[in-house]
Amino acid sequence: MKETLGAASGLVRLTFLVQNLYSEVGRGCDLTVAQAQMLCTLSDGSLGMAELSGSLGLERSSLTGLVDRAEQRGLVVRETDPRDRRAVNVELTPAGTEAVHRFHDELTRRLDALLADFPPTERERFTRSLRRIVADVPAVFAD
Amino acid sequence: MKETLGAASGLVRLTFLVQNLYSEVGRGCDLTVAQAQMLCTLSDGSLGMAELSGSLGLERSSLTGLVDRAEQRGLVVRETDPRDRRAVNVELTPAGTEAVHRFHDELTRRLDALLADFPPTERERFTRSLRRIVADVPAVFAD
DNA sequence: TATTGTTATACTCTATAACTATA
DNA sequence: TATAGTTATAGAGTATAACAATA
Repeated sequence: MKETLGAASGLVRLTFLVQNLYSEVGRGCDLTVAQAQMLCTLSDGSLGMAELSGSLGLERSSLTGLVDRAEQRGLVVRETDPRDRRAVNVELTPAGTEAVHRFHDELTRRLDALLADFPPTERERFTRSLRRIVADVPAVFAD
Repeated sequence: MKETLGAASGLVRLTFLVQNLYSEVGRGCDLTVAQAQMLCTLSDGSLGMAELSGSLGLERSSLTGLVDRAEQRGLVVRETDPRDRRAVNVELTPAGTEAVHRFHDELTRRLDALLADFPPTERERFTRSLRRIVADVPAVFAD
């Protein structure tokens, strides 16, 4: 155990911190972590089951249950594609849209607060480094 | 959707990235995420159930099952405290110690690689900012 | 009475394998 | 045959509430 934290430890602790905020804000919006991630992914428009499972990194069979539960709760709807009757599109309901907006706004507020005490230069540098690291990560959470 | 990523989005995506690495490295060591977190927390020494559940942010009843499964797999053992016969100490077995070392080393390697292309000054600045953000986060992963 | 930990129960999340319907 | 999605099944993880044993 060194006296100062290395980059790897810092990254793990930051992840622990952000995850806790994520699930706490989710709980406040009555959303599980998996539901919040799914709704955020659907924010930019409806997706087929295969696309959605790819974005979320889940098996299609796992997604079936996730969509089932979200549909029962009125957050999303399934719509069959008239051009390919095997395909299903998942899209946000008005209630789902409202929930994801509340979630997004509150989480953004709480995350920005983590950097609130940073001098502007340090905050800008940190954000730029972040962008550089996550350049290739899928957009599970957008501005 | 802005053209450039804000700090909040960057933090969420970084978390997504680190979580994926964490579970991937865990899978390589035959550890679930929850198990890896528990073993890392026990790296510095044995803890009682109450302390351990506090560090991990779990209910004590949830921890019971987590410890049960890890004990069945030979990663930890329960030892009763002779001075307080209600209390149970959880500690790593040799196999648990070996597993957590492999996990820790591999994860550190993979996380450090994320910053490998950074110029030294940027890497040092980023790490310093990280330290500042996570100063109060429990030590679920140490150097 | 307060604290430590477990049990009982229920739900979410996830995966693998087998299946149905459509292309 | 190949693809889109679901069903069946199993196991991990988590919480709440009720409980047992000890302090």
